[in-house]
Order: sequence, then C-alpha cells, then structure tokens
Amino acid sequence: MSTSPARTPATARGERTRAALVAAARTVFERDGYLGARLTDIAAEANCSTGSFYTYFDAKEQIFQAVLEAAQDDMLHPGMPRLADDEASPQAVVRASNRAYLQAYQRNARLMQLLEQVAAIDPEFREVRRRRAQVFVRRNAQAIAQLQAQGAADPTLDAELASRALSAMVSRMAYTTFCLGERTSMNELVEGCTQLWVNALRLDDPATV
Amino acid sequence: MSTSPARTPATARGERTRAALVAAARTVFERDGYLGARLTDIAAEANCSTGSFYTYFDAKEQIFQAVLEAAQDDMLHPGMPRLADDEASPQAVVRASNRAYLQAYQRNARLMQLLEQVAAIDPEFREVRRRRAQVFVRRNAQAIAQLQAQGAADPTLDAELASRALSAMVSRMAYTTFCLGERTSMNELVEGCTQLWVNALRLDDPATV
Amino acid sequence: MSTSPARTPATARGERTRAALVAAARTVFERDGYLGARLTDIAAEANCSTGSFYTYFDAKEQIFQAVLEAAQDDMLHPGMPRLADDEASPQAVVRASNRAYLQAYQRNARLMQLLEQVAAIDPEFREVRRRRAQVFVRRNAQAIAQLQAQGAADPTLDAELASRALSAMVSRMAYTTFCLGERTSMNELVEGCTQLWVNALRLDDPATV
Amino acid sequence: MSTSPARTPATARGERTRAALVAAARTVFERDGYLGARLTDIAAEANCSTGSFYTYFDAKEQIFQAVLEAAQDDMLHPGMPRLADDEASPQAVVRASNRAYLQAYQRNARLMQLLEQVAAIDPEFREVRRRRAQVFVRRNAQAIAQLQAQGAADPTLDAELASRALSAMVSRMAYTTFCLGERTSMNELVEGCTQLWVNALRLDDPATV
DNA sequence: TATGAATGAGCCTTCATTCAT
DNA sequence: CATGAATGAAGGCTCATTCAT
Repeated sequence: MSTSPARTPATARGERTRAALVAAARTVFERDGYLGARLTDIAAEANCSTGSFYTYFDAKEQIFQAVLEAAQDDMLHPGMPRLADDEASPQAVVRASNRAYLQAYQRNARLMQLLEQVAAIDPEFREVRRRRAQVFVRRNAQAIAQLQAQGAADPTLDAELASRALSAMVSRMAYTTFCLGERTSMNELVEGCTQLWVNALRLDDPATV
Repeated sequence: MSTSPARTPATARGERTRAALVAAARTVFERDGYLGARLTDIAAEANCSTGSFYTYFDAKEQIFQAVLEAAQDDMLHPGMPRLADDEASPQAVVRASNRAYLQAYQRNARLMQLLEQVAAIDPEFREVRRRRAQVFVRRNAQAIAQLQAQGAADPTLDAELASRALSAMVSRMAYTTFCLGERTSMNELVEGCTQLWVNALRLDDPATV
Repeated sequence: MSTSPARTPATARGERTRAALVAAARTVFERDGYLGARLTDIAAEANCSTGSFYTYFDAKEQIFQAVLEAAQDDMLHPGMPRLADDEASPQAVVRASNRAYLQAYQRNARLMQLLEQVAAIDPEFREVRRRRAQVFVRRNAQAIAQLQAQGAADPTLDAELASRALSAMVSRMAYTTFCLGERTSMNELVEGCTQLWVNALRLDDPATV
Repeated sequence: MSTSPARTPATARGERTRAALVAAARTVFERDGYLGARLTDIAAEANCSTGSFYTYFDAKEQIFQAVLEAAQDDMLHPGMPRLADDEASPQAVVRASNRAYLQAYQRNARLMQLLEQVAAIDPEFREVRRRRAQVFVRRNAQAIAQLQAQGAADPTLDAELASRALSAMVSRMAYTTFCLGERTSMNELVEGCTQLWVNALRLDDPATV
C-alpha cells in the first residue's frame, strides 16, 4: 500500500482513465462514505467498466490511497506564510501557521473526515494518518525548541510532548468544526487556538521575554 | 437507538440471557472490531442462538449502544477527586482531574477505540460521542469561568472555546497513547497536559493571581 | 478436507437439507462436470437458497468430497465373492475379483470420471484417488505374495510392483471402457484381464504348480 | 482445433512471435497448470502484448494444442531401438520398447500431466490423448499378433485387447511414477513391466517357444 | 502486425434477518 | 423464550476477448 498504485499506465489514454477513476473515487467517497462506496459506482462515475478499475487498482483501499496522494500537496504544504520569517513575532507566526492549517483543513474537510473514517477501520490508514500528523508535530516541536533556546518560550516544557498536545488540539478543533459541524467561525478558531498556544508556551510572558 | 434497548426482559432467565449477550458483545467487539463482529459470533460467544439475539436487540448498533451504556458509569464519573474542593489549588485540581480522566480512558481503551470506530461510521454514534465529550467540556468550561471570575485565570479567554480546545487536547492525547500505542507514561501525560492547561489558562501567572 | 463436512446439522431438518444438497451435487456434477457445476445450480437442484449451501459446505471441493463419501461404500467394497475361499482356484478368484471391480466401476462410471477430472485439477483429490487405488493395490499385493508363498505364482515377481501394475491395468481398462466409451463387453473385459493376470503371475504354469 | 493453428504467420517476425508464444505457453502451463494459466501471463512470458496472442491463436486450447504438437516428435517416436530387429529376442525388444517409452515419458512428464489435466476437462483433448495412445496400442498389437503367428506368444490372447491392457499398464505406471511421484527407479519400472509383459504373453513359456 | 487499455458477463461468498418448530 | 436452519440481496473480482491506435 505504501507504494500505492500497483500498475502504472503506459499510455496517455491509460493515464486519463486512471485519473478519471481517482477523481471519481473522491467524488463517490465524499458522497457515500468509504464503506458505502461501491467499486461499481466509482467505475460508473468514471464512465468506465468495473474491469478497468482492476486495471489500475487492486482494491478499494488502494484507490483511496491514490485519492489521498492526489490531495496531499494541498494538505501537507498549506501556503506556509514565512514561518521562519525573522521579522515576525512568534505570536504572529503561530497565528499564521494555525490559520494556514485550519484553512487547508477546511478546504479538504470531506476528505479529512474520510481519512478519519478509514483510519478508524484500517490499521494501514492509521499509519497514514499518523505520518501525516507527525509532519506537523515535528515541525512544531522544532519551532518550540527554537523558541525555548531563544528564551522566548517556557523552558520547562517538553517541546515534543507540548507539540504533540497542542497540534492535536488544533487538529481536533478543525475536525469538530469542519467535519462535525460544530459552529465556530474561522476567526474564532484561529484566534482561540493561537491564544492558547501563546499562553501555553508563555510566548508573551514577561519572564520569558 | 437513543432509547437503547428495544425490549426489556420480563423474566430472570431473560435478564441473564440479555446480560450474557451484552458481555459477549463487548468481548467480540473488542476482539474483532465493530465491523468485523458478526451477530452470529456474538450469539455463539454468549452461548445462545442467533434467534435469541433478536429477542433483545434489533440490530448490531443497538447492542453496541447497550455495551456502551454498561460501561458508562466507569467512564463518565471517574472517581472525581473533589473538583470543587476549596482547599486545593487550581493546579492541583486540574492535575487530579486530568489524571482521573486519563486513567478512566486507559481502563476502557479498547472500548474508546471502538467508539471512535463506530462514530467514524455511524452518525448516531457521532452524537453519542459528542454528548460524552460535552459532559467534560461543560464541566471544564464552568470551572474555567469560575476561575476567571475569581481572577485566577486569563480573563481574555473564551471559556467555552478554551474548554473545548483543552479538553480535546487531553482526550486526543489519551487516544493516541492508549489506543494507538504512542509510548508515553501516565505521569508524563498527566504532568504534560496539566502544565499546558495551567499555562494556557495562566493559572499561576502573577498578573492573574 | 480430510474430515469432509465443516458443520454437521443438529436437527433432522438440517440433515434432510444437507442430504438434498449432496444428492443434488452428484446430479449436477455428473451432468455439468466439476468445473461446469455452479454452486447456484446445486442449490437450485436441491431446492434451497445459495446461502443454505454455505450452511453445510465451505466450497465446491467440500461438497464433492461429501458426494464421494456417500458413494464410497458401493465403490470400495464391491460384493467381494469369497476372495479367500479355499475351494476356489486362484484363477477363479482373480476372475471374480476383476468382475466385481469392473462392475462396481461401471455402476459408478460417471462418478469415477468425475474423480479423474477433479484429481487432474486438485492435488487434494489426487490424494483421495491414490488412497482409493491403494486399497486395491494392497489387497492384491497380499494375495500375490500369498500365492507366491504357496508356490502357485511366479516367485521372481516383485509382488508390490506387480500388484500396482496389474491393478492399474484393470483400472485403466475400466476407465477407457466405461468413461471414454471404448466399446468392449463386460465379458471380454473380465476374461481378457483375467487371462493377463493369470499369465502374468504364471498361475497355471506347470512349473509353478 | 483438429487443424491446429488458425493463422500461419506470413513474415519471419511473425514466425518468431508465434514461436515465442508457444514456448512461453509451455513454460506457463507447466508452471501454473492449464486452468491456472492466463493468456495474459503467456503473452507476458513471451514478451508480447495480449493482443498479439490473438493474432496467432483463437483460444487457450489452441495454443495448448500447438504446445503438444511442438513436443510430439520427441514423445511419439522415442528413439525406437530397432523394434523389428530380427536378431533381438522378443524379450529384449519388449524391454527396449518399454525403456524407450518410459524415458520419453519421464522427459516430458510435466507435459504428460498437463495432457491428463486437459483431457480430463476437454473432450477434444481426450481425443488427442486417445489418438496418441492408439499409436502405441496399434504398434504393440501388431507386434503381439506377429509373435503369435510365429508361435512365440500365447495364441489364445486377443492381441488387440492384450495390447490395450498392457500398454495402459505401462502408461499408467509411468504416470504414477513420473507425474504423481510414486517412488520407483527407472530400472525397477523397466524390468517390472517387461517381466509382466513377457509372462502375460508367455514369451518364454517352453510350450509357446 | 503490435500494442495494451477497455469490456462486462458471470460466479462466488457473506451475513443480517426471518421464521417454523 | 429458545433454537438454528433458511433466506437472498448485494457486491467483489476474474479474465477471455475485443478494439482503437
């Protein structure tokens, strides 16, 4: 699964069909859920026969993996607004970072919910989700450690654990808001999360500044 | 589903059969997952016929609901150590509260993972999970508001949002640790979460004390 | 497979259904061949649903195994006419034995052809066929050895190998005649095979008598 | 099928492709069995497209037929060591003949097993097998008749039936040994079969000499 | 000729649910 | 109440064969 598609199309026509299947799969998955999606429906949506599905994928999991991969660029590298920008205050960086994350989440909300669904069912996708989360956790842990080194963040925190916890917090807020329909505005979310980050890390505590 | 069991056993014998089914269901669900569990297996595990299953339950969801209810006491009211105890410092209360929650989660980890699984699949159980979470969020939001009123917590925070975020944080740490196997000790968890709560609420900030 | 049916019916009704399925299977197998037989057809022929098939059998092989077992009594113990009869001449015994075997083969010709078919496809049934053949080979090898000990058969023969070869000879004659339609009368067969056995073992050679 | 290949390649390139397909088919058939072999695999093994397969063959049976034909020379005319050699004793001729047959069988054991497999499934190939067998049966029947005419073989035997039976015997011994793995050495086989032939035909009975 | 993608009929298998005893 | 056999809709998957390039 890690290497996703079993067979790669050799011709342009094949490339088109495969792409059509992946697009159709996303549509059907988002419409019917992972379990509810039938390969038949995906093929139909892609205007091809069920046999063609098996030309490119071995099973539902595999095409879901392909759907995720097709969306990953947008989800993993949300237009990061100068995270390492020297001029920006740590607080501004946190805010920008949270906003970027939350907006990317919102854009791909149906897909994120699907990932939650599949991860709850299939251990292989729990691993996918874990890896995805870890990208953010690592990135944030390093930023926290750097701030601690600069004397700008609470030095008694375990950077790794704090990153895990605060990242989980933002991620979970995104999930409840965009997937479960908890009614909160983007601004509230961004500001609320940012304030909690800032406080938790003591970014503006006079003692740490 | 909301009113859980369809039919309540009239005889003692029926009571026993029903209880056996619920216990068997928990065993089978925890062993095979929600989707993997077949009603046949549950009946077999309970040493009764498949027909008997339908004497007490209408469907798989319903018996899962019953399993949850049977476990709920332990999960919802984890031996709360005097939350409103006037003598205890806010920090001590947060710590005790987190520890109680995390320990209850650990005790019921398999079931919590199941709930995640089912919630990811079935909207009715998303609601169950939401209600369960809300109990904690409310309780914590009230505590936060009270501390704010006492001048002991950052007054600029939105108590409701902060509670949602920080509760989600702890809950998600519990999930990754006890359900996904992230290796963190109970003490690390309790202390890490507590410190982040304390910082985030500015419980020991001189300015707020 | 060796222990054939996975689940044994508990009630009389189940017993009836299972028996109906086995009978239907023999009919369908003999009509359509092993490969051509669809589980659907077998269930239909037995007047039950496809689901019922799976109540008693896991797969086509398994029900075929059951069909064989149901027929085995007639095939393995063909009314052996006093093989160890002291009064009978060895030649008479060979003749009677061959006749009994060939008649049993003829009675079950369609099934024997099926067994050949399945054995050619499935290694497990090659083993079944081998075991069935071995029963005859052993029995005959012992008879040959006994005749040798009595000075009534060519002592230079390897009794085991001779038995294997001569048994294969009769068996193959039965196959080509009753399954492939080679036109030979039962009498020709019996007499021809018997004469070859008698000669091959030198049963009436003056030197060995 | 009887007229084997549907289309004969016109160009040298076509000739090469066709030959590659036949060779690949033998490899795949021997590896996966007749039923297990997919045309796709054969084409892949021959390093050509599935489409090309249909340029030369109409179906799986047809290429199997081609495989058999390609191997037939070695199988039908095993370097017959002067069968009609006047100088050799009948017994020596039988021995040489059996050895030649058994060695040819051993060389082509996988293919012979395949032929058994296909013959068990497809009536057309039963006919192929029958014709192949008949070549030997005829040849042997003529030899037997000749020996009878010379007063060297039991004159009471039906030459045709005896040939059928004794040929089947050798053929079946070859099958069980080389295809089913019955452990018997080539020498044992040759000597055992020869002795049974000699006895059965009474080739060295003083009365017939 | 060669290519390899596209086709789709066809069969197997599962399991929640019903029902006769 | 208990039993467990019967049901059958539903969907996954294969692979021989066709066809557009």
